[in-house]
Amino acid sequence: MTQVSRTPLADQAADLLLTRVRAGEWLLGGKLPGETTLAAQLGVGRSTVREAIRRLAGRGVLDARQGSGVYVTALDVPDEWGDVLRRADIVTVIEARTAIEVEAAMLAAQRRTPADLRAIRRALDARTLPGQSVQEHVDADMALHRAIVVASHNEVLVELFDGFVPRVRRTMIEMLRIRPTASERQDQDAHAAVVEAIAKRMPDAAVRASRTHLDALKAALS
Amino acid sequence: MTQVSRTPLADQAADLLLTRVRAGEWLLGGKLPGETTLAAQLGVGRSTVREAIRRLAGRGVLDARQGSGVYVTALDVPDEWGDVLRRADIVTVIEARTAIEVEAAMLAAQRRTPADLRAIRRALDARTLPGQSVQEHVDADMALHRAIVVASHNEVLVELFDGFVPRVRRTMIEMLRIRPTASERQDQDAHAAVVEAIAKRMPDAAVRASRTHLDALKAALS
DNA sequence: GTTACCATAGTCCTCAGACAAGTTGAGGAG
DNA sequence: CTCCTCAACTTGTCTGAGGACTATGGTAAC
Repeated sequence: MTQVSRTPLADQAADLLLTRVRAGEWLLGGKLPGETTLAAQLGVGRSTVREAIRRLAGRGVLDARQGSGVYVTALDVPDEWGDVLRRADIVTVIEARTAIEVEAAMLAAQRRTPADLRAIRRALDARTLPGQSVQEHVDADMALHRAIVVASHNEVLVELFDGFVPRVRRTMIEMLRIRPTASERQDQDAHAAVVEAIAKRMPDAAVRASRTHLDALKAALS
Repeated sequence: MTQVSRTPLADQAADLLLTRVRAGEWLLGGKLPGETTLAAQLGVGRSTVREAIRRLAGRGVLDARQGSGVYVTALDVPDEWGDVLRRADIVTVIEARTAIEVEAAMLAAQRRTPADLRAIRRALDARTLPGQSVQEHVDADMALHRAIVVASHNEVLVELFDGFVPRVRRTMIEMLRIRPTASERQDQDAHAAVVEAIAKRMPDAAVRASRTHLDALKAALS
């Protein structure tokens, strides 16, 4: 499900350059054509080419030296974790997220401290504050989910979850913009169910509530 | 004093912005001031600010959205994945691995192809070949688990699992050297149960068998 | 009251041109 | 031959101008 995504020219140019670098068009340490030449080749303005180069420079692929040229500093970018997620279908990401969160909910129900529970409850309330923009609502939602993962007291799970946040956040905002929340009330109830199970230290109930909620999300995105 | 300001203004601006982001000047998901405002603050031109933003976008810290603004997508460059796992307690890693594998087993039971099943069965048999060294046995074990994850047909889960392999493999080998497998027969049965559930397309049974097996492993390592 | 539409301001995106600053290599002076 | 100068080329920076998109608020119709 590839949604219409208006990718900026500079980003397209960056992707194009990266593929050419990976294809070995310029050797490691080799020099790219001048900015003006590249601009003509790609059919974009020089500033756009410069931004594309900057983007790749930020990832460690290219290095621009004033007066000299632009050089290739790395042929193969270590499969950046963010890239994998960016390329992946959102449904695939949600499934992986489900794996993390269901386990986290179970552990949270076993290990949560009173302080964890307070933080979770506070995040739950923040989800329904009036006068929120779409973005704020999504951020509040992510904060609640994160609080639950934190309560699992497993740093690896937290790290994994944090890796998902940018990708999921983007998609959620896009989706809610196109099709505003169908049943916010139902959504809040689903979240409350997870929180209650954690509060009452009921791991199985937490697993069920969490999975139900995330399966619904997955269905909405399919 | 500095000899010359060899670093381009755009790179200096990028570093400055990253510092301010890390300092928490803008919250995660927060919006930065407009390009013109930032240019005035930093005392550089607009295009320079744009290049700085591009650079940070390439690193996954910022995200520019046309018509809306520039947003913070990560407070810090994500820690190198391997480092996190190397530092983490092995039990913590096993818990995360449980999250991945239980979900993968469920999906595999739904989606496995005949070819997947053949590969899984082959890996299961390879676990018990006679005359294996400890290392070979562990590798065969990991291969089986990986085949199951692959059968989930979820590339993100596979990527996550592969990230775990080195850390888990090392610990397993150490453990088996110190205290040779107490009940290899029981272990093989546990694996067979998971495989059978996947073969018969029974997701719930796959979940139960997988969790039981991994909980036992966790207990053995605690 | 609710919804749909529209206008508007604010934002990022792209381009073009100009000049500054740095690097390189060729060719001349010694 | 060595060293110096200089011209050509490259990236760095700034400015100005539109274009495209987003978010917000008001207005009218239902």
